[in-house]
Amino acid sequence: MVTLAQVARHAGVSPSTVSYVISGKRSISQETRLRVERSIAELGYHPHAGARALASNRSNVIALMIPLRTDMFVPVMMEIAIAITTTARRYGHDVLLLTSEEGPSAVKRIAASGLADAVILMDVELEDERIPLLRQTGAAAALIGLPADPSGLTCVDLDFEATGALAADHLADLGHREVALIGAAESVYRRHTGFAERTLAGFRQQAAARGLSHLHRPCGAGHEAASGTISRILQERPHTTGFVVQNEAALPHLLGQLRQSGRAVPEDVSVVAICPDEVALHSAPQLTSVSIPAQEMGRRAVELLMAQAGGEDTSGLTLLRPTLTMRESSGPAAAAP
Amino acid sequence: MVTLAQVARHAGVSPSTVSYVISGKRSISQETRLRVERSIAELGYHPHAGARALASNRSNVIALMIPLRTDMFVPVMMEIAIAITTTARRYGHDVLLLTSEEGPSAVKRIAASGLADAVILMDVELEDERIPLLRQTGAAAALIGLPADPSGLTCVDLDFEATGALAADHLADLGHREVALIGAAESVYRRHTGFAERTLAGFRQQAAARGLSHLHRPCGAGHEAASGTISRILQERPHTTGFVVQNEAALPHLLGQLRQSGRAVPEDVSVVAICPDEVALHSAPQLTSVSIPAQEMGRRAVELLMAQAGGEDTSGLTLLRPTLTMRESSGPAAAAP
DNA sequence: AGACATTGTCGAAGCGCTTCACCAGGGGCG
DNA sequence: CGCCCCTGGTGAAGCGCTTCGACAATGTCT
Repeated sequence: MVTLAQVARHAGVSPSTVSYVISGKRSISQETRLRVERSIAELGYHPHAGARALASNRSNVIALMIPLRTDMFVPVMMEIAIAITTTARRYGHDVLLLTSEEGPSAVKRIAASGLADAVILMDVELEDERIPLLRQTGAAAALIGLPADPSGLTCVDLDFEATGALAADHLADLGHREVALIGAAESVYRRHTGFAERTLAGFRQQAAARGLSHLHRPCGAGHEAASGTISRILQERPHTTGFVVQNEAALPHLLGQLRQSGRAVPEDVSVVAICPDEVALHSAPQLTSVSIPAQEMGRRAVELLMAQAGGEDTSGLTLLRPTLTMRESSGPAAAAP
Repeated sequence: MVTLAQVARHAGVSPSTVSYVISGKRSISQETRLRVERSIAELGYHPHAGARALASNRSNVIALMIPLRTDMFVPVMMEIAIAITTTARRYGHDVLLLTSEEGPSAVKRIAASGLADAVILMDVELEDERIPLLRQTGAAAALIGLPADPSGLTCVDLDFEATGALAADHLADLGHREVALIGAAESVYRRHTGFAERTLAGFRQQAAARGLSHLHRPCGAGHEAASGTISRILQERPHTTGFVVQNEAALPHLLGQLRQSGRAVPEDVSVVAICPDEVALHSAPQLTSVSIPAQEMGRRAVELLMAQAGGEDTSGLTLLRPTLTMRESSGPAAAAP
C-alpha cells in the first residue's frame, strides 16, 4: 500500500506539503505541486479513507436510507439512488446504502460512528420515526419527501399538490366533466406517505375549482387489483371519461381493462399518468403524463447536503415544479351521446 | 462524541480491555465484561469507523457495484442489493454503493483507499473490464453472474442453462412441439451478458434433445417491441404453441398481444416466464415461471465473501438450481386441428 | 514444593492522515 | 532602512482504535 509519506519522499517534500497539494487548503508553488502530482500518479497513490476520516473528522460518505417496501415503484427509487451516487461522486463523496430493516437506530449508529457525515432519507412518512433521531443527533440530512413537520429540515420533493392540480386542469381543459384518480396501494395511504396524500389534495381542490365531479380510489399492484378498481369505478360512475393514474405497477393492467370494457383511449376516455417518462413512452398508446423527476430529486438532495457542509442553511422545502407532457392518451371529451 | 477511552474510564479499566471486550479476541472475566458492556450502553458508545479501519486495516464495508443500465430488470437488481445489505449487516458490515459510471477504475480506488475490504460485482459481462483490475489488486470479491473465464473467482448465479432446459422440458412434457424463446433486449446479447446466452444455450440444447422445433428472438422493452416480436414469430411459425419469456419488461405486452391475436392462454398457447415470483403472481393469468432467486443470490454472495475473509478458498461457481412453478399460463398442447 | 501453564489485564506503539504553529525568505510600505 | 506581511514550506501532535508483549495472579502437574 502506498502512503502519503512515500509520496512525500518520492517527491522530495514533507508529508504536510503533499497533504496540502491534495486538499488545496494552502497555496503551493506551481513547481512543487507538479512534482507532487507526478509522484502521486506514478506511485498510484490513493489516500486511506479511514486515516483521513480519523484525522479530519469527515468521512466523505453520504448514507442513503432506502425503504424495503415493495408497494412503491422500485425503478424510481433506483433512479434516485443512482442519481445520488453519481452526483455524490462528483463532489468526491461515496454513498453508503442502508435499508430500513435495521430500524431507525441506524441513523444513530451512522452518526455516532462517523461512517457517514450526512444522511439522505428516502420514502419519508408524515410521522417518520427517523426524524426525531435526526433532530436529536443533529446530523446533516436531506429528506426526499415531506414529513408532517418539516421545520428545520432540508426537504426535496416533487410538488405533488401541483401535480394533482395539473392533471385535473388538463382534463378540465379538454372538456371532461367526470374524473377519477386511481392512486397508490391502500397501504401507502394508511402509512400516510406524503406524496400520495398531497397529490390527492391537489387533485381534489383543483377538480372542485374547475367544477369537475371527481372520485378517488387506491389501487394495489397486479392485474386483479387493477381491473377490480377500474370496473368498480365504471360501474359506480359510468360517465367517467378522465382518469389520473398514480400507480405505475397497475398501469398496463388498467389500460388493458379499459380496452376490454369497450372504452377506447383517447377517443372515449382520457388517461393522465403520474410516472417516469420511460414508463409513459413504453405504453400503448403513449401516455400523457406528469413525469417524476427522479434524477433531479437525487441530484438536488446531494447538492443541498454539500451546501449544508459548507455552512449554508439549507433548511426548507425544495419543491420541484411538475410538468405535463401531452401524448396520445388524452384528448377532448367525447360529446355526450 | 464518546470514545473508547471514555468508556474505559467510566468502567474503571484500560482502553485495551474495552477493545477486547468488543472484539472478543481475548478472554475477559465475566465480571469486567459486564461492567464494560454496561458502560458502553450507558454512554451510548459506537466505535469510530475510521479509527477502527486505520488500526485494524479492515473497514467492515462491502462495495457493491451496480450497473447503470436500464435494459436489465431493475426490481431484481434492487432485490439483490437489498438482500446483500441486510445480510452484510448481519455480519456487522455495511455496503457502499458504486455505479459503473465511474468506470472500472472504481475497483482500484476502493481497494487502494481501504474504503471497502471486499467487492461484489453485479451484472457481470463475459469479458468484463473490471475483472483484470480485480485480479491485479487481489481484492476480495464475489461476482453475481459469470464471466467467460471464472477461474480463481468467486461467482454466484442462477444456473441459467438449467433454467432454459427446464422451461423447454416443461413445454415438451405438456406435448408442445413448436416453441419459442423470447429473450432480453438485443443490446444484452450484444454485450455478451452471460445469463442471456446461457439460458439460450440450455433452451436450445434441451429443445433439440426433446425433438422440439425451436426459435429464439430478442425483445426490447415496451409495447411496440413486444407486439412486433410476437407477431413476427406467429407469422413465421403460426403453429408455435409454447413460449418461454425471459423479459419482465415485455411480459404484460406480450400477453396482451397474444390475447389480441386470438390465442387464449393456456388453452391455445402456453407461456413460461423466467422472472421473479412477484411478477408471475401479478399477471393475468398467473404465470408458470422459473423464479429468479434474487434474495438468495445476494445472501450467498455475502456469505462467500465472509468465508473468504476467514481465509477460506471460495473460488468457483455457485450455481443455484432453478425451480419451475406451474401456475395458470401453461397447459397441454391443443390437439392439432 | 517447585516449575510451569493459563487467565485476565494493562501500557504503549503505531496505523496514515490533517492541521496548527512556526519559520525562512522576499517584497511593499511608510 | 526597519517593519510587517505575504508566500511557500516544514515538524510534530494527535485523531480513536487495535494489538503485541509484558506481567501479575492464579491453577496444575509432577
